[in-house]
Amino acid sequence: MNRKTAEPEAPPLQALYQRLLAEHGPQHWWPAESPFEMIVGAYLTQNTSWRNVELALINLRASNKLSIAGIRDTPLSELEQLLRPSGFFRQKASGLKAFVSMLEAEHATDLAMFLALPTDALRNRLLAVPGVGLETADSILLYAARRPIFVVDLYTRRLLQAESIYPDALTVDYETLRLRIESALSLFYPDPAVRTYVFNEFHALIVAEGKQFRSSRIRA
DNA sequence: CGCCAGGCCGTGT
DNA sequence: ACACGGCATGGC
Repeated sequence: MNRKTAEPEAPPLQALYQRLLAEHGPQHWWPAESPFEMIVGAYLTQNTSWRNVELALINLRASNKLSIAGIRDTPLSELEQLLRPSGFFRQKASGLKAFVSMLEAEHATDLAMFLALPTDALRNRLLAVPGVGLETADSILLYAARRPIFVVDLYTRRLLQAESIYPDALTVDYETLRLRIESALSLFYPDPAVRTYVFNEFHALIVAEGKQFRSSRIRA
């Protein structure tokens, strides 16, 4: 009993986080100028490269439509054309309009008030909006509403599988994996505010690592 | 040229 | 509950 009892080894997840942080540095996500832009980005990046998302965001900005009123007042067919570069533009255009309609119906377009709802209620409202699934909802919860919710994406699954941290990471359902990660990290980061910060950086770092891994494989 | 990107949803078993 | 196919553009 004379070794390491007072200072346990860093658990695998925390060790991975530290390693990614050392390798890539702080990411300071989300790359958006406002909560609403963040939400639009979350919709547009569904199964889509960020480069293509930026092309659509540029279109919205150029026509002064990257706002609640802008999305609401633009005819669907016109919005679709602006979103075209981001792919799946019909689903994304109607999804964004549905989100804005929900805001208007329930909160008089007051996004800050919507984002101030209790976490569980907010998550359920988000999931009820067409085009918002588990990952998009959790991205909004973490990056726009600043809640300690861990975002699970395909990069997360591949990395946790490759690192042998969760060998079934590619196949377990979303909620199981999310709750596993959250409870494991909660032990090391009991303060919710700290946890929100760590989840924020961790997800961004995982994406950075995933992109780098992909481009290095293509060159090889 | 083919593959895939920070998923979601409707349908069929 | 889970598997599968469709949705769409742009870069490598």
